[in-house]
Amino acid sequence: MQQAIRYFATHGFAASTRELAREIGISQPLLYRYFPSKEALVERVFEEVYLSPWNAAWERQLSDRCVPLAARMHRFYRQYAGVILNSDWIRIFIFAGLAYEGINVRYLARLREGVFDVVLAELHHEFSLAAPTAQQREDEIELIWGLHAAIFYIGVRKWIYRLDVPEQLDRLIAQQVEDFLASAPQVLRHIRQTSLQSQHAAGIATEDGGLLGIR
Amino acid sequence: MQQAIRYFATHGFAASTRELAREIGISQPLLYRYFPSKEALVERVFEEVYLSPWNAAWERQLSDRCVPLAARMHRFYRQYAGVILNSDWIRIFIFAGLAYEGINVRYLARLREGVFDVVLAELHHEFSLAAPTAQQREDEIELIWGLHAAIFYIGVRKWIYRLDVPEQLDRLIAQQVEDFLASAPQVLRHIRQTSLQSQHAAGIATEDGGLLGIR
DNA sequence: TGTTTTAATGAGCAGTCGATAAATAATCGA
DNA sequence: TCGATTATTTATCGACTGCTCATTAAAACA
Repeated sequence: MQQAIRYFATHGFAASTRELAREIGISQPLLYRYFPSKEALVERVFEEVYLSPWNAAWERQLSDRCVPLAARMHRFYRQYAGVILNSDWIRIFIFAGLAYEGINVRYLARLREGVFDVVLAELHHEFSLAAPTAQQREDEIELIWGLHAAIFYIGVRKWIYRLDVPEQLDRLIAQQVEDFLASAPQVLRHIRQTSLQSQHAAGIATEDGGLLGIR
Repeated sequence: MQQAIRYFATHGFAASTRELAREIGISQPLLYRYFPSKEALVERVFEEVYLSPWNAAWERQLSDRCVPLAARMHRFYRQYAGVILNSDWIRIFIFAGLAYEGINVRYLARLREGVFDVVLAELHHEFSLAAPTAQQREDEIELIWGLHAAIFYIGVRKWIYRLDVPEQLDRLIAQQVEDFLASAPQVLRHIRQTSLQSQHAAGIATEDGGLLGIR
């Protein structure tokens, strides 16, 4: 399984079972003794990469108000980044998204429930905000998507694009979380103030005007 | 070319030339009259998708200080999002990153020079900041990467993961740019203050402590 | 010891791939 | 209308694909 994960992460799921067997050092038909089909093997790879390293304690940790929110956020995102920011995880996640629709959706649904919703609830509590309207809630979830995008994209830059990224990933993650927390209160307030107006403003946004007026 | 772009964006570059020819409504060998190989056809797809829609005026617009920075930023990111936030662009960019290394690097090098560096210079001017150290500059570039990640990831969510995203993309982009600009001054100041300390702090960051202390 | 189960292999199937060659159809200037 | 050029298709090649099968080697069991 280790070599299969590495192999598919490197060459994609269209790569041949013969070459995989060659790298492992076994004959190709032997794969079919343990897996009924290539697709079953691929499914097993998904399980190994996404289900196993998921920490069930994260949700509990994130909502444990005995600990300051900043500390909880930093702790979680350091751990979470430690799980997803590696070549196998990032590449397989992207490969899966392109070829096997549904895998990512399942994963992201769990991320949404177990992380996004929890983080947002804690932010509401931290900054004493009332329950949001549907539109406000959507905007606020986008705010959290932005943080996750920034972290995930570090991995994309490094292992998909093969670009140089800062060496100290822990430090980079910490900075992203800090920036997020530092800007969160005013951004959240801003969302509460403008969500109704800008819904209308977006409708009349023109080439140069529109949204700029509301800043 | 239009149908080839759509085809490869949908099925990936491993998809067959036969199926492509069938969709176009021609025989498969006819493709080889106009392109010496499949790879040449793919190269042409890249050109069509990435080189053509790039607006050479963006760099000039971004650095035109006759216009307020916020207006320049909003205008650019609305236009830029209009170019990249579509199924073909996003999916081909990801497919290319996985299969044809180098394509994305070339594109991102131009993005770095023509956009990131320009935006950063304008931010320095806007907030009257001195020239950054190498470490500070790296941190500040990461800040801009974060904004681009947030925008790009909207496309990934929609056309790679097939998740629902907010309908009003223009409004979403505008909000991301607003959040960025609203938090930029304090985040930039924060980077100037902590870049030297946190370089050390990251080195001694432990399971729970370390970086949190400096907040 | 002999018997049964498990592990593993080489050969090979039907099908698909990119690419080529030869044959046919369409077009066009004279 | 003709010859020549171009456009397009049919037929085909060798390499490769996931997968199966008969067979053998090794291990476990009696």
